[in-house]
Amino acid sequence: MSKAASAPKATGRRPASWTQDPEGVRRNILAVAKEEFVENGLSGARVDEIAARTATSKRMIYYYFGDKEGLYRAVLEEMYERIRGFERSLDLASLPPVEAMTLLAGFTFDYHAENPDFVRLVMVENIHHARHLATSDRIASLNLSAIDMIREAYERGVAAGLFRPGIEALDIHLTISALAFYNVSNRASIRQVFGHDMGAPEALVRRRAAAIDTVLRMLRA
Amino acid sequence: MSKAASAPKATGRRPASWTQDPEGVRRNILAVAKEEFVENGLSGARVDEIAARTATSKRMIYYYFGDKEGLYRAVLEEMYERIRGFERSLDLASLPPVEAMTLLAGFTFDYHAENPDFVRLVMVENIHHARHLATSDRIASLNLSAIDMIREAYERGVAAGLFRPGIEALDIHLTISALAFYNVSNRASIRQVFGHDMGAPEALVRRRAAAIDTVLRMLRA
DNA sequence: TGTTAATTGTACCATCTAGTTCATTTGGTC
DNA sequence: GACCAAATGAACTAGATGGTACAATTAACA
Repeated sequence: MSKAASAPKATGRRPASWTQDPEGVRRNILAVAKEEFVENGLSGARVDEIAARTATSKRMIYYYFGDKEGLYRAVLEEMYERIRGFERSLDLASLPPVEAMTLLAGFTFDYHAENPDFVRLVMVENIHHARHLATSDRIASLNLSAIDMIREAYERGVAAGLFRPGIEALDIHLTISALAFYNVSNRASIRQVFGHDMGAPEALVRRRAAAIDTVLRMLRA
Repeated sequence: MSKAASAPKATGRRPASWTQDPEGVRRNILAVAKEEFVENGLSGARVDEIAARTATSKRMIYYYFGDKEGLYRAVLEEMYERIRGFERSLDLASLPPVEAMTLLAGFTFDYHAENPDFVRLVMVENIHHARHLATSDRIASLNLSAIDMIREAYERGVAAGLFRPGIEALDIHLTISALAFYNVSNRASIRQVFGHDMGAPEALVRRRAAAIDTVLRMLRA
């Protein structure tokens, strides 16, 4: 555990002389802050704790992000930009309708299962009535396109006689999201109340299949 | 707004001489605390604020509930006991399978929609990894029976050739809950991201029908 | 009516917490 | 190498916050 004797200090802290690295410091703070906000929520997270786990100091948090809410907002914005990337990576338009919906439901389920941090932060933000989403220009300009992608695939399915008509694209999205989200968001309480671990591999596989199946049954003519 | 001049003080506070009312004080504290925890979460709620909105003093909070977490746990326990009552009020066994499932899905949806406080508190508890559910004897002994009720109705449906076999009762419950829960839990973020108000009456009616329909389609042979 | 345990109010405190002040170092530029 | 804006560190502070000490009042009961 002892560092090299030549190191200025045995602490993890930067020595009295340092190298400027604005982007690195920024990213470092964001990464630690994300973990803290995800784990403790906005009110539960402690700026001092975030600072302590950082390679830099509390001073830098305020230098770059203004205040605690600014830091939180930055974390939120980064997360939503990631989602945007995830959406873009899906190419539903080139797939037949049923395959497109299967892919979308499966990917959405997997994304939530693999990114509980995302789910938790969205929960936190909803507890705060999405006040920070509302005041973020970066997020407002994000233009999440999930609904449009869904509508396109759905309408092709209807035209082909595969899907029944009259469903709103938003309803399809809500159903897919609800099944994917709930599975992660309420994992802890379900484990306590029902003694069932939805995070276990078999449970995930089964639930994933059920979610996809449910979505397809909802759509089928 | 001015009270009668004979009143000891114009404040809402109890005068220097009072009447003992342990149960009343307890309930009063619980009611205010519930609102605060629902609105601000466990870390976000302030004991001073709860005390201020109470007809009694902070002293009483600690007298009856020990500490902040004890108060939170009491609120949580009361809420889960209410759910238990709600479940008991349903009599699925006396209904034909399809009607039973329709009733269950509809009632579950309505319960969530009409009790956003419940939804928010469950979110808060999940953010805390359901640590307080885990340590509550009162909740452990509650024995929520939803799953058994569902299994009974489902098996009758299968026997009658109405439902397809091979579905786990828990999966049915999870699907019903997910659709009902998500609609309330993520209302704020969905409004921000999609500009759609899921709390609006028409949206609720449509979503309710969609949820019931989705559940029935999942079950049908 | 005297005794005592259960309740309640007021004032207080130790600690935590978000945010700041002040001083210093770095690195690009002329 | 002198100058200056950007970047960084260490120590500090005002106010908030969970929790307590102390004292008083009430109500049941012998």
